[in-house]
Amino acid sequence: MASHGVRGRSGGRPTLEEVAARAGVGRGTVSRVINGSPRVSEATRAAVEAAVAELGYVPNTAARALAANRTDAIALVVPEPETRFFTEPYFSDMLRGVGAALSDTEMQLLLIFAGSDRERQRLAQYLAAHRVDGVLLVSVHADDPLPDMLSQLEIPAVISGPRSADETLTSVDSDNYGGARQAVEHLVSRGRRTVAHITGRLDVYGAQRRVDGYRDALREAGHQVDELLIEPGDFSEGGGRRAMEALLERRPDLDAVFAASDVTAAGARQALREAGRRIPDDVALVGYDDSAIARHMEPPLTSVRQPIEEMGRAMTDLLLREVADRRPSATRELERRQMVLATELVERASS
Amino acid sequence: MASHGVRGRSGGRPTLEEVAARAGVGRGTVSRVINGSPRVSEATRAAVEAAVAELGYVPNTAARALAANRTDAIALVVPEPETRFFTEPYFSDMLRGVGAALSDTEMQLLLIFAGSDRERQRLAQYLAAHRVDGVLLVSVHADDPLPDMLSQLEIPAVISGPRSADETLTSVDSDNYGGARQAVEHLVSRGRRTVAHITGRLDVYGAQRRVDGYRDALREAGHQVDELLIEPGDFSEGGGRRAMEALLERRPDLDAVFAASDVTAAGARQALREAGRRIPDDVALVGYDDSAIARHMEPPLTSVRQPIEEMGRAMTDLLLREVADRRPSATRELERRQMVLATELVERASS
DNA sequence: ATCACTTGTGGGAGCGCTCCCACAGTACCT
DNA sequence: AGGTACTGTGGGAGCGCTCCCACAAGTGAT
Repeated sequence: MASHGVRGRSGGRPTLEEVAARAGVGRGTVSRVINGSPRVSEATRAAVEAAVAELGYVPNTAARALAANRTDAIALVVPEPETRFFTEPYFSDMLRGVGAALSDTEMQLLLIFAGSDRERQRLAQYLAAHRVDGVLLVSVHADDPLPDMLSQLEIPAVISGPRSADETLTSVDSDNYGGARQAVEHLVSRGRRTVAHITGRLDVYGAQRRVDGYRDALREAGHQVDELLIEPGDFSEGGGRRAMEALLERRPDLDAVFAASDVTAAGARQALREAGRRIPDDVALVGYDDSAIARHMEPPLTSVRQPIEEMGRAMTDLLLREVADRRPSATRELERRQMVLATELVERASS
Repeated sequence: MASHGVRGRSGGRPTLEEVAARAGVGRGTVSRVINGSPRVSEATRAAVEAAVAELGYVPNTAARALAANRTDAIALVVPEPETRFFTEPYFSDMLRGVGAALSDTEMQLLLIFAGSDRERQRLAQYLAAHRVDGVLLVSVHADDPLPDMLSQLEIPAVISGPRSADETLTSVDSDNYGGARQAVEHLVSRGRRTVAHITGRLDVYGAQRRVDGYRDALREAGHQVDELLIEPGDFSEGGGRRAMEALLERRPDLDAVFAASDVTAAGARQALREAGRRIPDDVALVGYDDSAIARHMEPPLTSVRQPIEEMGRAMTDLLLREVADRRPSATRELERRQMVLATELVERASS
């Protein structure tokens, strides 16, 4: 009959019930001790903890998940092919931050790639099955259906880089506006008079904010904004190069360029070289991201650093709070949460 | 009372019971359909599938895990700090293979780093809680307690690179012996007469096998093995350099070197350069791993390629089979499984 | 007709927890 | 003295499945 409950069977793990018997208390009390409830007397707690140690008790996650309707796991969803994940330091920095925030938690992190259609299909199933308590969403494109799916399923989610000024999801972002201002103010303070801007893809909210920052910084410095000095790019190297060529043609007198990404700056650099302009003597150049490219460029590129690791940490903290709020312990705080982290200008030889 | 069971409640997911009611069958029958049991009539199956589709039923993983004592998840455990994981293409190749093998499965992959002591602690807890059905173990050091822990917990595991000739765990490895033979045979066929070998760390089983391959290949080519031509290295660049210096001193007449890794070869190359030997004119050089280093070396390095992605796939297939064997469906096959995959010599200018 | 299988099906029991109600005990007011 | 509150505790109910036994119905041999 009870061949399953026999103690000492290899692989037979002790249950709450057994711990309770051993400690001479009830099942509920053991559960309270395990979950750190304060409503347990010191003596009882000690007895239970001893029993737990003696038996080598480890809670059964599945049972807990079933009874409490939670999984104690969150997912980091990367809507990109794996390749990009490994090549771009952005993700590993992010992951480090997430890991740090999770390290003194019971929460488990799942890494989910959703680059291909097939993977997205799987992800949808996965989320529908509520196999995670919450989702961290990085690098989401404007038209991605994922965020809405998450809202629909009522799964707590935090997004890095809001999709618009009125993002409904809790979001964490670096201060694109402020970062752009830092870059431009730096150029102006170095005596540059004619500062151009190569933008990112303007359907990305962060790119728009950088344009805003560029405009305001110039205005406040007493310069007037010349629309001929703003040229759209697309975050790519080719885009940066073409934009630079266009700018040089329209305003050959420019003496500084703020590019919306380091890759864009690399493209701009090529165009400048070909036009015979020296960096920084003739034209100062500032990028964004402070990536490896910036450090290895010739000359090394001044760039705006985003605190990616901290962003990962902040996203995780917010998500954990949101997950906790859904637990049957009430006290919802549910304010709309948008966090913005400061950037830092890393000055190098290009400006 | 039953405020929980009410249909249409936001977030209220349909249960097996509800699907059964809808399809006009019993709970057991729905379960059979969901799990693809063959003992269901075609008509019933269709009815159940329709009900599943209408209700948007998704099985509750936690309930299934509790009842069936399985998790439908496996872990890829990387006993290294995250940094190495991202910088070395070995891991991303491996991950690709694992992902491919898993892609038409219900199994979920968990990526677990166990570089720091803290992370290892967490991992131990994790495994003790049986939160995965099986474990993929890559790049394990000889004295790692992890494999034994897994055996103790009776968790199916597959290891990449057996720890010895009589590895108890199921293992997948590339053919270190054969790869070494390929390298040496290649050098001999190119007319080299005095082929040296810089070994890897000899406490690594694979490194020993490479030495064996080196010896046998020379013997079979009619050369006799001169122990003075074998110098221990440690897979590192510095080790390769020192070994090369030692070899040059002992046998200045050598005209070829087979290094146990590309990194080792890079070290050897430095020593050769400094001794004024030209590659490949004076000394031919062959490495192992076919890493990025090999491609970018000056001159490009001939190297032995291991089918890492395939190894990942094979490991996963074996693990899945092993996991399936433990399910209450009997027919254990439990033979000892050691799989060895062929290597390939990639010829470049260094030989 | 009887027996012996096989096939398909229903539903009870049980997996190991959490939640929550009930209640004993103690403390502090009126 | 009686009330009211809070603290600590035990244990029933139930989470949504899987497993398996029981059994009805069909099939074919005896």
